[in-house]
Amino acid sequence: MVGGMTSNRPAYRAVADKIRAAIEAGEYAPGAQMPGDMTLASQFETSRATIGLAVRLLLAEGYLIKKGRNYAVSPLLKKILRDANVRYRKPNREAGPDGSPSRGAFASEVRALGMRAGSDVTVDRVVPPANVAELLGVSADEPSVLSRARRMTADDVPVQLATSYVSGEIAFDSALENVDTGPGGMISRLAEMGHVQTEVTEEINVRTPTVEEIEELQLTEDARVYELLHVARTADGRAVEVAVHVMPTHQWTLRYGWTLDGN
Amino acid sequence: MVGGMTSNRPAYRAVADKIRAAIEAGEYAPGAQMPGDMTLASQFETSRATIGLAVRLLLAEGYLIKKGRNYAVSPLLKKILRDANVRYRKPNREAGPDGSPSRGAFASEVRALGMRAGSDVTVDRVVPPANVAELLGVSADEPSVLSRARRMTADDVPVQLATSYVSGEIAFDSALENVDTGPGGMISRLAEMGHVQTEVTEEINVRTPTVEEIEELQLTEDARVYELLHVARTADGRAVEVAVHVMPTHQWTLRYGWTLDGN
DNA sequence: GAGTGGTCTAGACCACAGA
DNA sequence: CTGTGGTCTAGACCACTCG
Repeated sequence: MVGGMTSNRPAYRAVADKIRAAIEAGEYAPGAQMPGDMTLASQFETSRATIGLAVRLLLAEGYLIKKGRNYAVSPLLKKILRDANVRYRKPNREAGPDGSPSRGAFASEVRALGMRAGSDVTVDRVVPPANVAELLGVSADEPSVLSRARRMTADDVPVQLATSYVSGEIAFDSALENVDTGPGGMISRLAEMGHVQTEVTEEINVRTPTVEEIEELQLTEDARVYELLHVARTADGRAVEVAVHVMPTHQWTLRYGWTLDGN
Repeated sequence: MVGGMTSNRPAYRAVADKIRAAIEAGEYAPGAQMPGDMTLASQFETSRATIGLAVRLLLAEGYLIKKGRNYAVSPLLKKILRDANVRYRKPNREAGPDGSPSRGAFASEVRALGMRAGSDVTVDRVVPPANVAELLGVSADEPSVLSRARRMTADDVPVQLATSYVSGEIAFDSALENVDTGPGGMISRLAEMGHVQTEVTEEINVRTPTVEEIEELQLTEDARVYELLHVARTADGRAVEVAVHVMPTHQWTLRYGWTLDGN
């Protein structure tokens, strides 16, 4: 048949459906190499271009990843649960002695899946993004904030980029410039310096990843990421810490919980 | 040139970038018809297939929508803010006299953008989805729950599908079976019946839409939706109401906020 | 250097919407 | 019935990875 289509389900979607089902059924082990394009093309009796489209869908959905010159089944098919309640409200036992969130929180989120958590930190004085500058009330034209950029992995698969920003007035030449912020993390250090966080807001958007994120999180341009804007304020309403978390949507579930006391 | 590529940025992405930029710059008005494929193909000096790929991206991202046999610029380029704090904690003035959430909440979210909110409700006794059945502790094999399915629009653009489930033991032959649940909505009716909600959990995932959602929300298969699972519990920990909200990710921003009192 | 995936063109066909 | 978008094939080229 030259061109044309008879079924209502496009061929490339049908192929994607079959491969997806095979992955979910465990016929391809997580992390395993996939057959080449031409092998698949003959298997599904279609052209290589059609296979390419099907694969593109599966890459975007996170079922497949690129591995060297071929593709492979994603080693992380389960989702990591990020529970804001556990992170920021209940004492988190797995963390430091005083119930530190941030670092210990991610580790236990990943450990809950039986995986190994990893993380890199880069501390630097930077020019803040416009929205961060406005929230913190600092200049967006000069290196006015301290940034702590973390890249987190689960079993060596990158799963999150998180960057915290604190005004230079507070953070420069303080313990926050150390790579290791010690027990309790930034929140405790800020509290010791008189900036006790009392109000937290998180705003969630979903967008396509930037070129940097594609590289650092090993994504495709068709993938989607959560952009989570975390803002912590002191009792007087001033934002003391702003963090931007970027996470592939197919790797994460977000959870929030609260109590209705009276209302 | 027959086939091949020299630049690192694929032609179809470059085309998509230009059209996206033109839309954001307001060169095409929201809701306006787009030129046809072949017009665009000659404008960008490329083939029709390449235009098709570019358009597919923009449809997935929500910049374009299908309109009859052509496509058009989306009439809803701004995002609606869903603030859980306003919905479920602070008294919501725009709603009923008692601070009812649900219905009034959506209306004010949309009104904040200067748009007109609309909504349809379908009440029915149904067989619950497996996860809902488990949460409510009812059978998943028979019509054991009351479902209230709402389809919400902003200026006639569909923006959300929300289905609430309550166990039949509670809801059958009660005021909850009325299309209009009266002042305060379901939450107040449930409270009057002795089921006062005290704990709320919301769990967020992002996925591709189902075929029904594609139709009802006028989406493409490449689009993404939030699936928000809302669970309300009474003081004894029993789930009394479970709601599933499905929203295109490109139309919504989600916000949560809380207080750190002591900890 | 050989092979693989990623993309492009040209041409063709079908479903479906509107006149 | 006509035109438009949506998809498919075949063939071709390039960048990149691996050996």
